[in-house]
Amino acid sequence: MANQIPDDLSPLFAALADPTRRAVIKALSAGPRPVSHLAEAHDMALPSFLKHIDKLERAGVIATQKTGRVRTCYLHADALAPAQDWLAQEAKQWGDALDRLSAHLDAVEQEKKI
Amino acid sequence: MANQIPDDLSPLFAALADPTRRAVIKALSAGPRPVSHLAEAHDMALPSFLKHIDKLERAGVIATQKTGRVRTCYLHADALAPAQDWLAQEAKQWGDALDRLSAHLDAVEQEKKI
DNA sequence: GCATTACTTAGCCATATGGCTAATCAAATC
DNA sequence: GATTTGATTAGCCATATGGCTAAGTAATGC
Repeated sequence: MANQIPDDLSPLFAALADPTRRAVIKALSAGPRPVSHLAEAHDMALPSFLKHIDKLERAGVIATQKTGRVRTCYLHADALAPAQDWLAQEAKQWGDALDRLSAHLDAVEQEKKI
Repeated sequence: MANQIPDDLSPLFAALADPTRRAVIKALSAGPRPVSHLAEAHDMALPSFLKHIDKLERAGVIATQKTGRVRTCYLHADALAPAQDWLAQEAKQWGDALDRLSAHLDAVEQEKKI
């Protein structure tokens, strides 16, 4: 079975690269919230704030649903998984990489002595 | 003791939000490489590529060292840790959040029936 | 039914980003 | 010492980003 999640990590990481958006994610950990409620914590005009919501939604981090005139935001399950997986895979290989770095630096040192 | 790592995640996530830069990170997992060698894999003028290297360096993901006319890039130990930690902490709370989402949706359903 | 509320749309602005070419600099090489 | 090579600097360009105001729409409340 193919991966359900499109492996395009760029929009996901880009969505996380902003303190306002990370704060929204944290806020939504406490449960679904209307846009206006989320916006209260940020000193920013509503249209500006909505751009962040849109970006989070397009990155698949959150989903929203409009009921009446209220748009409610909630977390999209497993949205962070691709980012976590990528980082975990990289981190796993860094140990070896850093060993090779030591070897590299040692080699440089040796060459200086010659 | 205070945290050694500046907790500004934005430049780090921003650095990861580009396929060229993620490819460079992967390439450096195999060990230190000169800029020109890393650049070969990317169909891009060298000055453009160097901007990516600069961004990775300013985000603390890599470090570079110039020897003669060659600039060698290598991974900066534990640079990904803050991003991993943030994601792990969030992911830990999403289970609960999703339970609350179910509750929320059930409540909405109930209201529809009334 | 009129006002208020919660968004939404449209449009503007400054800066950042990701690309380019051309020209320069400095180390290696012939 | 002239040339090549690896990197850098300077400057240009188009588009994206993150902010704003003003005006519009649609649901709710009085």
